[in-house]
Amino acid sequence: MGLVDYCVDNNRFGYGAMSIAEKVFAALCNAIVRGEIPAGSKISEPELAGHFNVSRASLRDAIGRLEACNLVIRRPNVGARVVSLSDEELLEIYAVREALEGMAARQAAVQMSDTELDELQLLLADDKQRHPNDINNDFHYGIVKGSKNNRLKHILRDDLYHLMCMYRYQLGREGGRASSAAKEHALIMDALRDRDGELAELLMRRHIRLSRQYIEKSLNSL
Amino acid sequence: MGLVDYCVDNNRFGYGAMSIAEKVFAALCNAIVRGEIPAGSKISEPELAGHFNVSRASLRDAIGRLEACNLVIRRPNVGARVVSLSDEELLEIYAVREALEGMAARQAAVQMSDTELDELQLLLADDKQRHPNDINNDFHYGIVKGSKNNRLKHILRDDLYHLMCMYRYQLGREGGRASSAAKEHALIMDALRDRDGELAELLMRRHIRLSRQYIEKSLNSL
DNA sequence: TTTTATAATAATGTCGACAATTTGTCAGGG
DNA sequence: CCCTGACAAATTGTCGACATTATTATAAAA
Repeated sequence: MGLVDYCVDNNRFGYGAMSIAEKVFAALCNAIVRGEIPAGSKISEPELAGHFNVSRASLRDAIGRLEACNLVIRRPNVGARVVSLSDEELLEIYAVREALEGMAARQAAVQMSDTELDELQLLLADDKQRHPNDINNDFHYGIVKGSKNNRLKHILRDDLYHLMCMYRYQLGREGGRASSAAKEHALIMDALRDRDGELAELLMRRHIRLSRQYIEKSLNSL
Repeated sequence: MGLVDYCVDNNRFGYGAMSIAEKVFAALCNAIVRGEIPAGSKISEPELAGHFNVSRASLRDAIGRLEACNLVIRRPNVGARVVSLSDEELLEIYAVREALEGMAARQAAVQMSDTELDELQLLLADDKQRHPNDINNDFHYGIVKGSKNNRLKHILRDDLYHLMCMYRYQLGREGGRASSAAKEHALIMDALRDRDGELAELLMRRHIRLSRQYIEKSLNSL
């Protein structure tokens, strides 16, 4: 998949007004999330600049964006490395998500319009998730959007989402939990329909907690 | 206050290993938070590069960091502007803080050592807050650190804290609430001492909610 | 007068080259 | 044999100049 392909695929950006740096960022972001650039590996500026046929300035710009969404860690005068989260750090993210997405669910129950709920339900229908890591096709992100809290949306999307996608790829997408997760999604959907914010939050928190526990179990059995 | 002064003052960075870009970032960050660069104003690369006597490359790097901590918004091919939050967006931040810092308080009640609690108490003592906007001298951030959740710490510090400082400056530091806020802090401190996470969360959430309501009232009376 | 097209201006985006710092290597001494 | 120090190689940081895009000013046409 080439540079441009990913960009049009990911409608976070409009096609026309994308700078080289943004394209490189999108490509690197994709490569890191998919594991093509392994966790912990070094990001060599000269090497990648040559690979993409861009200047180091553009590449450095892209690396800055990667750092902003927590996909790489930069050390001054040393360089950038792809993040490699410890088990504890992964669980920390789940703890944050529980608080944040629980809040989102509560707000969404009040804020979402009926048509928005319909769209969310549709999204739930093909929960096989043909585009598993497309943020626009994601039940959780739909609820976050539905909260109508832009700051919340921003934190989840730009600071946590890519990281989570990355580890979902690495850990094999928690395949064994797909069916139970779908059921939990359905229950949350019902609570939203009933405009029951309290229940929606409770169910969302439990849903994320169960995911975390599943991950925790998987990690322990390695 | 010169470029370097801020850097040693803010021990987020070590003095020696600070690149030019980091220094410019620190200076701009400080200037924006203090309102010396007004909200909504444009960030001119040539102008500021001349002002600081650095190249545009370094300045652009600094702007990228400002964008990462939400102090400026960048539009491709147009430039960066200092953020100017609407009333709603400001309240959104409080909503997020309520969820996040509430969680932090709950965890801190379990995770903090006795000596850490002592330090926090000391910090509470001179709550006149001689360095009101120094993150290291902040009761709230002390609790966030005490939660031992690095992801949480990172989100609060790098994504929200600067924004909040900025608006605390603009809105006059919610002066009328200083004494009641101090009392609420003391109550939270007690709950932490008792290792009562549930109560600590409840009190912290209420504390932030009261701050938000105070701000809300101030905004409505303008 | 208003609108539109065009040209001048100034900004951002990008590039290649140089400077400063870190890392790796190797010789010498303990 | 290990440790220390200096040297060499490679990488990151910084710079000035050029290319591209947006904005403004101008002028022509409706």
